[in-house]
Amino acid sequence: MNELASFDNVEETVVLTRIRLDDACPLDLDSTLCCGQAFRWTKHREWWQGIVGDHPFRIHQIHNALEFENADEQLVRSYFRLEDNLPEIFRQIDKDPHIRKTIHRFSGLRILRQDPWECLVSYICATYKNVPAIKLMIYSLSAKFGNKIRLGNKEFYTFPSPAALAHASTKELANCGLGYRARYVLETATEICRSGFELESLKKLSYGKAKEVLLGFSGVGPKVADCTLLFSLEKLEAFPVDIWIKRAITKYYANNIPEKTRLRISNTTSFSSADYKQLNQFGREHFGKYAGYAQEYLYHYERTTTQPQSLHEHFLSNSEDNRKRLNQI
DNA sequence: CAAGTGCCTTTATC
DNA sequence: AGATAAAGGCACT
Repeated sequence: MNELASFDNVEETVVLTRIRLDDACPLDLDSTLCCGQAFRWTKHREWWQGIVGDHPFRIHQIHNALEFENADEQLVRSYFRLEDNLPEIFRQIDKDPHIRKTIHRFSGLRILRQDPWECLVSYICATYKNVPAIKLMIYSLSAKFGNKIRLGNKEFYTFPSPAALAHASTKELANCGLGYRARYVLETATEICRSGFELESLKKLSYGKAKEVLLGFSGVGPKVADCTLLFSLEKLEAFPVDIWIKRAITKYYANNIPEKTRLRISNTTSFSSADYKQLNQFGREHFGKYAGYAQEYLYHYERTTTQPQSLHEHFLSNSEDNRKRLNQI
């Protein structure tokens, strides 16, 4: 009786934790959560709220302090990669005036340490979609196939397991906004389920070997593989090349790639796998073992300086819109 | 407001 | 090998 009562009490209590950030090793929470690497976060006034694994929590930054509710400090430190030595990483990737400009603009943007399965499926879904649409897809998948978790008066959904997605129908997945990607997600989930393959085990392999394995899954090309390796499998040397990075390279690094390649891709929206290899190789060779960080700074700079401000504001807080649309699913 | 373009690409086909 | 087309629908102009 007493135990039950006290347990209930614990459930209702908001545990607030505050940690001080090292002045020399910055974090920019806003840039980190709105730059399009993770799709489960929304901002409400000053607070970001989201779910990591089966832990929903909210978090905000006050200068050099991080304040969060209902999350272990260890979880937060790990998810935001607070152990990454940013000054050292900046020293490594600071190879030219343009990357230096992006570093000064967004200093504190960090790569997140996401769950490999959620990350893989997210980026299979992300192909040829924009960020707001991706967020909607991932929310829909979670709401339909994940577990509901209540926190205060809010509801969160865990990302569905391989089994949960493997048992879905193509049509159900397509209805979550996946369209033709539904087949890829279903095939990949079925394969992971059948083989019992542990994506975590890829952390032990080299970048090249791990990438090879990922490329074997349905709907996974070089771009999706690189994103999964960078954002969830500890391969900070991965350098995903999407349309924005392609534009950044042709604009600021025209002399670093073959003339032929530059001319072929400079006025097209898509590019071949041979071209992907060229651009990917440039990034990895030019920026070195933390090329992934360079990629994320280039990507965020390109999007925030090219796109209208209204769009940027939009995906800082679009959860209310999502909720309305999702009622129709 | 309708129509058009673009989207953190992959796969299938030739 | 290398080029090309198709894909399903949302976001934005």
